[in-house]
Amino acid sequence: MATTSDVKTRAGARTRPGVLDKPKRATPDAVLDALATQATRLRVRRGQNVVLTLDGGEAAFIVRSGALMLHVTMPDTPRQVVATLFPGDVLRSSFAPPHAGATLTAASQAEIWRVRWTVLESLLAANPALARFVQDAMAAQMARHAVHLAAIGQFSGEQRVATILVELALRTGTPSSAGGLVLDMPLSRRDIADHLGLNADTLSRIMSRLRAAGILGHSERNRVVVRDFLALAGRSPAARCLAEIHSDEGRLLAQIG
Amino acid sequence: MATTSDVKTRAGARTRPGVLDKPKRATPDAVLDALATQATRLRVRRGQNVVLTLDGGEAAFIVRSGALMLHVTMPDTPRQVVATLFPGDVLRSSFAPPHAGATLTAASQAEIWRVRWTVLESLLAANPALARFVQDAMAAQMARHAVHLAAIGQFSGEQRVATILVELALRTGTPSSAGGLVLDMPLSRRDIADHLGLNADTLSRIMSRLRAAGILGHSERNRVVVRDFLALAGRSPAARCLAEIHSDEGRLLAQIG
DNA sequence: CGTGACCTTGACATTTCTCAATAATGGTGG
DNA sequence: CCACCATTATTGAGAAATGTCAAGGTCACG
Repeated sequence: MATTSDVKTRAGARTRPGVLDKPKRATPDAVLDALATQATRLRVRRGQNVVLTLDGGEAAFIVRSGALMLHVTMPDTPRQVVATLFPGDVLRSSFAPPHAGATLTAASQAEIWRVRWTVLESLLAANPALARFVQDAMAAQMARHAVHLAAIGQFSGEQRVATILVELALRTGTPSSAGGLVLDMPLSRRDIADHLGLNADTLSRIMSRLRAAGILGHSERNRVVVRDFLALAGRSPAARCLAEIHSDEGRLLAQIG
Repeated sequence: MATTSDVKTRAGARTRPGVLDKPKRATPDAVLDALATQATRLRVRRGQNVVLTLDGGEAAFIVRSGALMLHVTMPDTPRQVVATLFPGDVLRSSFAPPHAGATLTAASQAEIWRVRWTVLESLLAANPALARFVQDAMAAQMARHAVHLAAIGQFSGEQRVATILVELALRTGTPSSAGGLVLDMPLSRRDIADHLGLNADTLSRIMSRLRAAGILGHSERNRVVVRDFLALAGRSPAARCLAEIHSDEGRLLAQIG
């Protein structure tokens, strides 16, 4: 699969998909088998915290299923979600800044593999495919970070909300019978607010506004119905960028164009 | 040097310096010699843009001197500085998100080494010290990213400004005769505003306020005088965190406590 | 059923942005 | 060396967005 990636991207019309063809991330399962004997499998439930170190030393975490959030709380300020981690993402203890109240929390039930960093480091030296996997995972995270930062720094509240909904739709949205998309939200309102750098009250107001505009439908707890994905994407300046980033999952993309 | 890091941190009082002892970054010069024959040395002046690709393919950049900014501009929004790169930092083309108007710009005169990514990848496989250098550089950048994100997402304007000034003071501040610190700013007001996710007008107002409060002195263009570093650090919720991150440069630190 | 966590909404306070006018700065060509 | 110009920085007034606080509603769970 990884070896055919070039063919696919070169074959498609080269309408400047971005700076360059993005690295195709290798199939996780095959590559990660190399870790099977070295890693500890952690299973966590929603809300559970994961200690970021291993015997006080540095560890690496590879998300295998579910979703996690890394958040940071500076003194006298609300917490900020600085990264949302999905399967295939790699986290190293030292990604968490010091004196910043960093916490790794499961946003849903999740499985994580944990390895001592020094162990992973030597595996990387011996296993080029694994090294590439980790490098590409970090590159992808850096790119997502950049989008996140641009959204928080420059988008209005509504644009931010539209952005995260588009992202969730691209990741986990499933078409519903009524023609809309159903998003099972791994994150609570509070979590989303902390991710977007918004107040929870403000977030609630914005979602109500989107509902009043007919873009969102009435949603139960932990679930959002997107009635008009195109309109939603139209309100997120990052829609095209996210579509490109998530093109692996390849759905809904033609619509954003 | 890297091998003695444990000794040093263990010896000091272990007053929870953060999540864990941070990886000591290897001495750049010795390690980077491995790149000398493979890399292209780019010299850029302030304001100059660096193309993020190499013959349309992926490249890696290693900053050797000066400072650069990676910025991103989503449609219909102002640009956002998503990373400030200093000597030792590593950038890969794919860190820039697609469809996001990503640009790499020199903030000051700078020297950058550029290598085709595939070349660096094979060098990393062959040279563990280089691999460690790159991994640690990325980890450090991830941590800085997290701080930056928390600042933009949760800090007030004044806190953000204090934060970047503290950071610059730790990086480049030099004590002046009058007892203050002089910061030679590699960034224009506009750049700083874009870094902080603030309007340039608002930034100007905040700096005037800090000047009126006696924390900053009167500054010429491209220069800021910090008269009361402690008061400044007191206004940044991230001061301790930054002090820890920049402890390599080890100045001013005892003061923050 | 009660309890607590989470969400929604209103009224009001505060911050930040926008727009516009003015001043300072640095470079450039006479 | 100076006058001029383009750029960058400062500041004010008013508009808009967001945050704060408080009240009430909904839901899951014991």
